[in-house]
Amino acid sequence: MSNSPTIKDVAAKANVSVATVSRVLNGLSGFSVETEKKVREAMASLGYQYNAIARNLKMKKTNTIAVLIPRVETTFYLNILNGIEDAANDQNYSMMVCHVGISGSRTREYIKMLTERQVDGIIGCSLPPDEGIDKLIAESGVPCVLVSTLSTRYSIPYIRVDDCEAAYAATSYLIAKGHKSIAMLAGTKDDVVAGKLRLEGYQKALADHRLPMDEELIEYTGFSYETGLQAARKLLKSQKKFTGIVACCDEVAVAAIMAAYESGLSVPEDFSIIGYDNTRTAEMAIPPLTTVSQPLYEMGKRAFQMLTGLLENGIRPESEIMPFEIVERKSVRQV
Amino acid sequence: MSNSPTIKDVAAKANVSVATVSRVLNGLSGFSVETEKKVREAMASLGYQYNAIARNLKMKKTNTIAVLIPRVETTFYLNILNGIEDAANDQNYSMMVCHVGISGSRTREYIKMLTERQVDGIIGCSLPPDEGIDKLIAESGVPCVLVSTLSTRYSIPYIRVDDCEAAYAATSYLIAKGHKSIAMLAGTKDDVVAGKLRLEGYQKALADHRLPMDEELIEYTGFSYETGLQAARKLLKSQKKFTGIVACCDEVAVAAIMAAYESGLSVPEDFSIIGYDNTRTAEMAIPPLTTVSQPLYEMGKRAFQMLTGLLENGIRPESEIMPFEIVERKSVRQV
DNA sequence: CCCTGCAACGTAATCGTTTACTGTAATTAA
DNA sequence: TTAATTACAGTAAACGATTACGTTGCAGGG
Repeated sequence: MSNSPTIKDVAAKANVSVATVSRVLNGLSGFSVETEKKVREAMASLGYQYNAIARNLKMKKTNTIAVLIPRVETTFYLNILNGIEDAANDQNYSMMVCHVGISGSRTREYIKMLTERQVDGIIGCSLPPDEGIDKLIAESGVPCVLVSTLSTRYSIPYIRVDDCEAAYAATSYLIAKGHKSIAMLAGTKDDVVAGKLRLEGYQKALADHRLPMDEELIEYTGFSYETGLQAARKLLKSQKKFTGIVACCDEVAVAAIMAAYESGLSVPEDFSIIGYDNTRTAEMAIPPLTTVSQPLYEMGKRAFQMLTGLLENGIRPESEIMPFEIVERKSVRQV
Repeated sequence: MSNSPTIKDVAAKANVSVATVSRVLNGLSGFSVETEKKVREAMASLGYQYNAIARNLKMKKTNTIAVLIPRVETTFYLNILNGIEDAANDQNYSMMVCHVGISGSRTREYIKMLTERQVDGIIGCSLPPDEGIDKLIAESGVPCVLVSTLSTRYSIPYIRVDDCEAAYAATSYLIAKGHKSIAMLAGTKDDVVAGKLRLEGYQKALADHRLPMDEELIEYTGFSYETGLQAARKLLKSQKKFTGIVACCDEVAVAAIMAAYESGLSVPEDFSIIGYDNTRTAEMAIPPLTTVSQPLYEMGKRAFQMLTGLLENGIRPESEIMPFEIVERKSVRQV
């Protein structure tokens, strides 16, 4: 099997130099129409395939970015990925998806691999807080922007919604619907944004509306369906009274609905619940889930733009706070 | 900002040749322990970073594969991706995820980009049948294996379950539960495997059990929740009587449950339903969905192994049929 | 008629690796 | 003692592009 032809072969066949071939290939100036025709014919007749690796080496640029996500099981990242990919495609970038694991365990080796492969930039999605992933990224020197999270120690630009405010709004929504005893399925204590901030918003809303706060109505669930289900079962088995639940994410909210189903309760008749994220999971739940909507697709798109702004124009991106909204469906009732 | 150091710099600092540096870098033989120490110290003190692009160029191998998926919105691909990624990681491959669109519209440009970027291989997941994507792949010459689909015109190796048999089993399961009038939410007519074969399985099961087949109980739904919902509503609004539904995938099954919910019906009291795929969607549905389970994670893993077997040892992979099983949950009742 | 300027190319260095050849000294076998 | 082998290491040519710089020829101005 013969090797695939290079610009050298094309040049030979067309009786021009490699420089000229390169020039027509890249749409530069410096050749006549006849020359272009010759070159294009030579390319066609040889079945020439462009080799981007050689270009990458010479140009020290790969037009590739990596997206780091902790989990692939959840639909949460899909919209973000979608947004990133659409934007990347527009600008001729490729996207590598790196599943770094919920504990960030694979991150170290991934970052190493990515720097070796000379990716131009990294987008980190809601990275787990524990392992100092931000440190690894910062030290690698690869340009990065964060989505739906932030770094407390390093000034990596981020894009996210104000989680505290959003959780405040979600809680206030329940209160406005007449709920006075509201539980929270909180994520994890150590997750700075999705855990801590959302919990704070919940607590602040209760305080501002002069509702009592009961520590036993707060259950730490993680952000997955499985862990959420455990916690929700526990909450329901405790004899605590409540009429509303604020969940840290849609999956956990659905887990709570499932726990209700298991014990013969139903939503919103027996209790109301509001989710967070507005993923497809929320839409497909029964009953359809009222939830806080994050503009995930837009956030992904914007993150990519911030990154390329940095890469190609050297603009140090400003972090951005995106708007959220509450989408009303069927999981909350007026009491 | 100084350029990052290369093996040349390392060689200079350690007073050896680049060949030697390369040798210690790759763990080959041909150097003494003292030399190795010198080299490693030089690398450390310079903060040397390996450049994989240069290697890729020289070796004509990128250790990168691309995974083509039609949609990113669904959870169906997540398990497959997970399997592929785990296997890839083990063997030091990177994975690029390419969202080619449900109509395969972006495939042409993607294939071009991928060949330019010299990916070593492609894994195609349940590619849409219409656009001759298999043709594009075959013509590109990039080694490929297919997951959960097949190519009728080109002999691209595939790995999938026997969709006809699985749909037959699903339908038979309903029949065994006493259902005599069974509808099907079929995918699309032109999808060779997930559409046509599953429909055939359904029809064959009815025939073998001497149940009448009613064309009006077959509704073509596509494979998404949204299109499934439309079709399910239509089926429920028609005055056709049935007690069971075979769905072409979990998302469509959940859509049917939603349609039931909308019209005040409930599952499995008013009708039973069995899904297909056993994605997380099935597990999280209310009621939890009885469904045909495909070993998606394993299939992804296996697909990668087949691909590398081809790439690294030149073994032309044999297509494989994977086993399925029916996982019983709560969406089917005995009549 | 000479000089300038520009369009249209070609030459060759370069990007950072790998590795086929060599070369040398030390070790081993005979 | 000598020839053969081995361990250790260096030289330089690839890999397939890009591009700075140089060259040529010709049009037009003076």
